[in-house]
Amino acid sequence: MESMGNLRRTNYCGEVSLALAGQEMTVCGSIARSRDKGGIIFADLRDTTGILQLVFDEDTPKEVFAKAESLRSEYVVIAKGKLRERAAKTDKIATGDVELYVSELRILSEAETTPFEVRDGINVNDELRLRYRYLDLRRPSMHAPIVLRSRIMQVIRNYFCDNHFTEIETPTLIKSTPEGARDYLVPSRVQPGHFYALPQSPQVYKQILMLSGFDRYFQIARCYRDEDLRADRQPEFTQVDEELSFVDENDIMTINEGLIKTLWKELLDVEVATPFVRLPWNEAMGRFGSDKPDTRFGLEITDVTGVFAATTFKPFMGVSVRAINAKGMADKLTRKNIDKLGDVAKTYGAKGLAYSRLTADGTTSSFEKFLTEEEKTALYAALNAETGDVLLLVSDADWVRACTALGQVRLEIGRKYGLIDPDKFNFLWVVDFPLFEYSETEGRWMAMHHPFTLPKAEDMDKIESDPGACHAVAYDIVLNGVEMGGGSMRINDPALQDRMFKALGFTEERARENFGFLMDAYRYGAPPHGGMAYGLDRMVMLMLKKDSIRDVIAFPKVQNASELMSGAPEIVDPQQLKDLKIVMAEQ
RNA sequence: GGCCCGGUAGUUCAGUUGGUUAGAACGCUAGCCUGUCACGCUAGAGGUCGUCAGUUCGAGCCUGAUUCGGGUCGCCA
Repeated sequence: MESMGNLRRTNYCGEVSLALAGQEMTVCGSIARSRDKGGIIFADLRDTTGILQLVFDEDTPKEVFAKAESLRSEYVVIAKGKLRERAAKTDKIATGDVELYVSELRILSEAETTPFEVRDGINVNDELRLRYRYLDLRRPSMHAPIVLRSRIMQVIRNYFCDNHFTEIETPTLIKSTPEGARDYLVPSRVQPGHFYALPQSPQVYKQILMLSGFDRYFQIARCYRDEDLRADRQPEFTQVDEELSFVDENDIMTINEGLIKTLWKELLDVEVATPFVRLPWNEAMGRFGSDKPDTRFGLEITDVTGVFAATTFKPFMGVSVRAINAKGMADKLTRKNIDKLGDVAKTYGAKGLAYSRLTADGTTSSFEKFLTEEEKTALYAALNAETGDVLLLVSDADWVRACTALGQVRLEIGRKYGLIDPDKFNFLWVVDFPLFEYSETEGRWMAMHHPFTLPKAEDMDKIESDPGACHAVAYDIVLNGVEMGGGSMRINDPALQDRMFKALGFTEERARENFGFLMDAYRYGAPPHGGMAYGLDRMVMLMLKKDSIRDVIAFPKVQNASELMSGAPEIVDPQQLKDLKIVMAEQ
């Protein structure tokens, strides 16, 4: 091992080009690969910006050439030399026109053989990659998203700061609140038996900031939810959080369309057309069977309940019936494939998937034999059914469940049969969400968004009498079938907030206990305000077209919420528990 | 908590009905090679088949449990 001595970097590997040929320069990084041809040695040097080829030959000083022969993958070096045009160019790397003819080389650190090859195009299991995350992150395809994520955050900061927003940090040791996801708890040492929660979002604080006169706030905030993981869900994640005063929902959506436009232009050089489509929740559920519809392909759902108003076919009697016509897909959707779609429907709560395959050889159907001729004709007319089509139907007493199951079938068909154009960015707003949803487990109405969401003006008189029919001034921003963010206008009238808490089944004592400080705050003058929050990890994932959220997080957690490199969470020293007055229950 | 998939050289995988000494590619080590860029050629090293128990004359293969990882439903205001 050597020291850098008086050598210092003058250039980054990925930033040199033919224009700099002839210049003396010093670069540093890791050896990605070396090719020793005997009399000439090539070594690919990798730094955070890219790769540059180093060359050594018979005219290289002898001791430098000897060092070059000893280079192995991942050795860390600093090299000085003259940049020159290559004799043999390549377009495989950005700097393929040039190479550094090295006159001075220092090996700053040697490296053991790595557990997997540090290069793109490898296929290594996730566990190993995460255990050696620092090696994984050296690979250009894993490295680049993390760098781009930093640029995304910078563009976001600039956009908000240019629009009179103030960036404010809110606490991460906070009071646990009952609604919503399970909290991560942090015990207090100085108050035994008392616990902080880690925030699921800065919700309460950002509303308080509006009451503090900051007018417009944003924060790139770490948030925590103690729930099970998914490919697009981590227990610890980052929100781009914002709140604005003296605005309505249209102002907020417009400002955020501007943010999206700026991000996509500056980072992807993509022109995003605004304003985005605004789809009421009822329509999104009815047409796409999802509150985050993927509109990159058709296969929309049709309500055919009316067709079966007088039917004697039991599964369709007195329930909602919804259908998809998979146009011209009879040859692809074989009996076997339809069965698989049926499994998808059942996973999402449907009792089954009724089908008709209209082939040139005749129709095979799971249900048509139970229909009258009139019903069949009416169904075909409603779905514009022709030879070559496949009709897929789900019935359920709950129209939302019928649509949800069919919506998942729709997505499965879209994905499996290549109906989705991966180059599209389809943005839309889903608006007018239900204010409440009924929880079977809790046996009461719950806030669909959160308890501070402003009800739509026309629903004010139904909050107590018909909560299921109330809609909220709430909106989600959806991209390609993924919920990228969401928000709402907030209640700024203390009397209305009291009504909401009552409707949600809070006693006055419990409301005071949980949100007393917030209720008090709204007594001293509250501007109209609202806001939203993005899942930054998802946003980056969508911008880079990655399948997993882990690819855009430097140190992600795995399915059991542990972090494989460090081994967290870990059993702690008994003394630490003693200090906290915590006794473990019998397992 | 439920369901599905996976664990065999350092890595990615193959492994026949349960039968001798478990293979390949890449990587690694050594040698050769002056225009490579997934360099090439030659030789070599490298395995408690995730773990435990069971069935069997005999288990990488069958059974059970367990563990680790992935996907998903529930859950995620």
